[in-house]
Amino acid sequence: MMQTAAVVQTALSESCRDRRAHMLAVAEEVFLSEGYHASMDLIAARAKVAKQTVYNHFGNKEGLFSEVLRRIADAITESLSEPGLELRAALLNFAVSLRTRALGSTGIGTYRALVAEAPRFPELALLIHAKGPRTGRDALAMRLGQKMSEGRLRQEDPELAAELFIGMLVGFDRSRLLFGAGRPKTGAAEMAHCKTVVDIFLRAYTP
Amino acid sequence: MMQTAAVVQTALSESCRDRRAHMLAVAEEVFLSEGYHASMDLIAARAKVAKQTVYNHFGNKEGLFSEVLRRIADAITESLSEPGLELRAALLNFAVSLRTRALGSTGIGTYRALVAEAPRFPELALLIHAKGPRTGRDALAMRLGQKMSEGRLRQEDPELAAELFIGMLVGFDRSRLLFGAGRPKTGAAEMAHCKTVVDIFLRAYTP
DNA sequence: GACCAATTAGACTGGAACGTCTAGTCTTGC
DNA sequence: GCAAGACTAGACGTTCCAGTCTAATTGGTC
Repeated sequence: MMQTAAVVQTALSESCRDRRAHMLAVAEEVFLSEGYHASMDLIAARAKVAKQTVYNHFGNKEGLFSEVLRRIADAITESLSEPGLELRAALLNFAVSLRTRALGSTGIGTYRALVAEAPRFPELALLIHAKGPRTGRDALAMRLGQKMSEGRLRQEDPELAAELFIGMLVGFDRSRLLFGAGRPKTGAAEMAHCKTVVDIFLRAYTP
Repeated sequence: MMQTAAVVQTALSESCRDRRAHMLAVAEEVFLSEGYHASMDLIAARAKVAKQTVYNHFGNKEGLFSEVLRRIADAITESLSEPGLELRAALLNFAVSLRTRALGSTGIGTYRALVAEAPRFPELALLIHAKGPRTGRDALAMRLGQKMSEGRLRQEDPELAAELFIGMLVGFDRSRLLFGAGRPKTGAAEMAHCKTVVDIFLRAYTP
């Protein structure tokens, strides 16, 4: 009895979660490529689902958009753990990972969609900023702070140092991509860029 | 005869230009604060002008938006000449001017409106990027290239150096402002930030 | 005064899109 | 087999907005 009930429960909720997840995935794709402007009809059609179903699950467009962004925010947070490497290697690691995340099509899409709608969804914009750029900066700043204490880096404001490092890493290229002026760098050039930035940063910050 | 005709001509075109300019100014303000979504009715009302008049002058919404952005692009280009100063002073000068322009409410508004609509107006996005970020980078890169030749800076890719400098200057703060997470820095903190960035850049790039 | 071009207020059309509603269908457990 | 709840298809009401049209008004010219 209980077993069957449990099984049913799981099956139901799993199928529900599948459906929900599927709708969310489609909505994410559509929102990130077309912005908040994308029509609910389109999203429902792409998900091969009746419009009413979308409304049953998410209430209204704002609810769906919020859910999509919250999922993105969660995904960002999860993917930010790193092992303890040697300084240069750790920086390079961070560099590659940040650029992959921030300059990939998802990162650019999120940035574009969210920047456009930040005035309309201020709390969501804050959330994404907190879970994305700020968490990244804080994680890096902590690292840098340690190295500064150990005397392996100049003793300066670690948060500022992190912001400048991140600025060098993605600042200009992100604008380029947002404005549609140029393609993302590929493997070799990408890695070279990361190495250069790390070199320059270390040159400026070694005691 | 000819004189009066000329005078009339000028008066007419001047009054026309006034009207046009006024509508453009209002449209710019509205577009930069509300994005491309702003309704034509609102723009006409704010300009205290009949909607039809706007259409007479600019054809359609796209035309008006394009004109506004083209004006912005021109303004950017005009305001980018600098005298020959000592290196550190020149960099500081550039830093202050760039941050003022890019992080001011107009800069942020332009960035937001344009990034959101870049997929719909690719050629305009390219134009703005060319007249804004790219021109700034090129001007700076030329400077840096000179100093490199003179042996006052390390011999490296001047364009990349310029991009990294610009990235450090505005990268992180621009994101903060776009996401509505924090206010612009004020006088003292602002100047301190500029000086820090210049210091760090010079530390990394002096031979 | 007569004329012309530009402007105005506002009604109107057409279309897009949000969100609702209805009537019917499918799935699933009992 | 059947009852319940989820899903579907699509029509529908409503709002918003780009863009057009009309009739009246203004301002400047001859």
